[in-house]
Amino acid sequence: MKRTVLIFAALIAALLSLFQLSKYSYISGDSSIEMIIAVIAVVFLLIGLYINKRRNQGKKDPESLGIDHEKIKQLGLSSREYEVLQEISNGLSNREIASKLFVSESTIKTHVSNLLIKLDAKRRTQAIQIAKKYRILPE
Amino acid sequence: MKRTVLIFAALIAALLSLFQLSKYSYISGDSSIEMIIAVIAVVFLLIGLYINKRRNQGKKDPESLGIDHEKIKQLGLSSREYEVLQEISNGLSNREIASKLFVSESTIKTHVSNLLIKLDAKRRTQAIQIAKKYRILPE
DNA sequence: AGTAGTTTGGTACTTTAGTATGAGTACGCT
DNA sequence: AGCGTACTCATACTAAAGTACCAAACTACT
Repeated sequence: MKRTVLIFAALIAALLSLFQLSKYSYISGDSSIEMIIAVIAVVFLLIGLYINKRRNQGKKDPESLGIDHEKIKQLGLSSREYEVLQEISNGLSNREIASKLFVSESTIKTHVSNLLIKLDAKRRTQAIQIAKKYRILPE
Repeated sequence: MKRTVLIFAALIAALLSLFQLSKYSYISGDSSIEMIIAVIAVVFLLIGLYINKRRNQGKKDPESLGIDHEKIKQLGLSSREYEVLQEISNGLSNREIASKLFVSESTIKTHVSNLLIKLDAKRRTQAIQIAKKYRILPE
């Protein structure tokens, strides 16, 4: 909501400065009012576009990146298990995960087994599907 | 692109009518120019907001629902292979896919092998990841 | 009718995944 | 100091996945 306040403040400031500009131009005479109006129109059009762009950027991210950390705790997944889960969904084998995390393949197998129990999955592919259903993995 | 043309036409029309309005107000005298400018600002701000809203409505749907059937053809995936791919991403085992499609497990293995070659994947988990990258599977 | 691709299925094999069990280390908490 | 939890790793095993090769039947195309 801070952003909205700032935007409104900027809008009011812009309006006031444009009033000043219009007065100055009015004193110095003649029919350049069209130009001023055109400039104002363009400026506020751009402001409108900018505001909406900002708003939509804010909308999209929470939907796509929203990972339910609560659910992770609820399922009792440890941080290491969660790391392994992420690598599984990246399509890595146990051996590849082991070398990436600098541990033995046995360790990864242990993590995977515990992972499958906690997610109530029979296979790693099913674990991926369930994890995405729970929104604990990005889609 | 038709939409863009229409919007620009509407914009120009609005500008011209506002010019007329400003001239009329100029003749009838005094310092109500501020009001006109304010109206113009608000109107164009709203126009900017409207344009961007329109644009973003068109953007969201094709991204989430779009499955690239062209890419499937391009990769040379047969319809049966694609069915198997879908079941893999649902977390099913070869045996489960076999009974779901009423064929033998050997057949599924053959399909999976061909699938992996065509997707350039080493494992079924990697195949899922690649398929989603290519947008041939829903996320 | 012949050619090409798809679907189906088999055998035999290698590799990877997953289970079960035990056990040592480390860290924080009370 | 003792307790629980997480992390590590090993062995031994079973199950599933994946490879290689072959082959029959069934489209569809021209």
